[in-house]
Amino acid sequence: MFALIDCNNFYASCERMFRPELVGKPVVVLSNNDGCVIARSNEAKALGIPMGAPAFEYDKVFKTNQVHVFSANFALYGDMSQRVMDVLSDFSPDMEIYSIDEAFLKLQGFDNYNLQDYATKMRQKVMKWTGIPVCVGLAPTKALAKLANRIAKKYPDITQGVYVIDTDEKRIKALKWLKVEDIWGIGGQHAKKLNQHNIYTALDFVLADTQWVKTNLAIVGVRLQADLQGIQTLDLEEVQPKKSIATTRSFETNYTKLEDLQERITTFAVSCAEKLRKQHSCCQSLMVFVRTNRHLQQMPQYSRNIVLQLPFATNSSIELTKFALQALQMIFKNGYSYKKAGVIVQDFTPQNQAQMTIFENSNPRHIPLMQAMDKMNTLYGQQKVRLGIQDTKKVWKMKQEKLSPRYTTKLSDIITVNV
DNA sequence: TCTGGGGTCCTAGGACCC
DNA sequence: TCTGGGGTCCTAGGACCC
Repeated sequence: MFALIDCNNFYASCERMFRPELVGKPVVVLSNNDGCVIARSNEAKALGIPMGAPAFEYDKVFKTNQVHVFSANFALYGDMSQRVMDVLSDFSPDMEIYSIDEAFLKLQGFDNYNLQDYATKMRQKVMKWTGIPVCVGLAPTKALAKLANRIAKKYPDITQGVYVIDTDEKRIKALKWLKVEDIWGIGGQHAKKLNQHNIYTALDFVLADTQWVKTNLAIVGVRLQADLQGIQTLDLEEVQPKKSIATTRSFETNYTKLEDLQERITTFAVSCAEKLRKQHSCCQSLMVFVRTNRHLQQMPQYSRNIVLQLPFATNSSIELTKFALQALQMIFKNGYSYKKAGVIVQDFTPQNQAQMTIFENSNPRHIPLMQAMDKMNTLYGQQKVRLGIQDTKKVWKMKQEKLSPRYTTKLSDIITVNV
């Protein structure tokens, strides 16, 4: 059996954990730049605030309903996530952390356990040790565990946050209940196609002709179909080093000058380089993109990216910056208001197996230099040591008007208890 | 005025090889 | 009218996830 544990309204729950007076009140969390709604408490959902809603369009709704609005505080969410995962890891030796707020547990050799009770214990322990509410779905396959979790979330009063699919009868009933667009792995495009073929529920999907599914949804669809029949095709996945690393941002204001973008692109390249070094990889290609605000169609639009194949593999901030700025130079055009840009690195090789090339190589002296920079930045705070081209005085800031303290990761932000 | 960020996998088709 | 057969590798784009 697989268990899927999913935190309820995770970011909103993290904020509420340290503001208990907000329990039972509508809470939303906004994306970077306070742009879109990316998490909602149940009360906020009930007000009809959709996922991804632009915040400015809902200002009125927030005000009239006294919705508590937070800027995204990823330092807090990341740390809380780790605490939840630590608790869960006690419940099975086989665990896959699927996302910041979800984990699969494989329960092999648990035949003599009452899984309903076991899952209830998970919930209680996570709640007691971290303060985060979770729901648990149990089933013979991952796709069905996802479905079971959905039922647990949807009917908290009946399920008490735990639902087990362990008989064919329950499986059929669940499949009949689930809309095809809500199947894990079926998105909007596929759902549309399936609807046109008179497939509306997960049960319809399971019963659909496999050849047809293969033609229209490819092999992924076929696997999913089997998994939903209770035939295990998806297994826990090992943690893999990343295959691409991105740093991209929307800007609070528009940039028109090359120099402004150069500073941003440098910072993005440095950030990619730091992430690369963290996983001990070097990259051999790098992409830079810039774009104008696509929401303002009345403005002249421009969007371009360029991929550079690097002459050697590197994770040096200095070298990656040099290449990223070359790339920017090639795609930058005067006369546009830029709203978003980013750097994405790809084609990784392990750091310790860098291939020497005949003509040009990564500067070996950068290795100790980068180690020293990383060390200092860890010790004294991010970005304390920067490249000269990076912004030294004004320190580019994104809009974060409702940022909560970093309760669990910053000494000065720890809450005070008055006895 | 204001509209996020970061990933993965699969496939078709082109370029190339013998 | 007719112009082989069988591969591999790479890339762009589409779809999905949180």
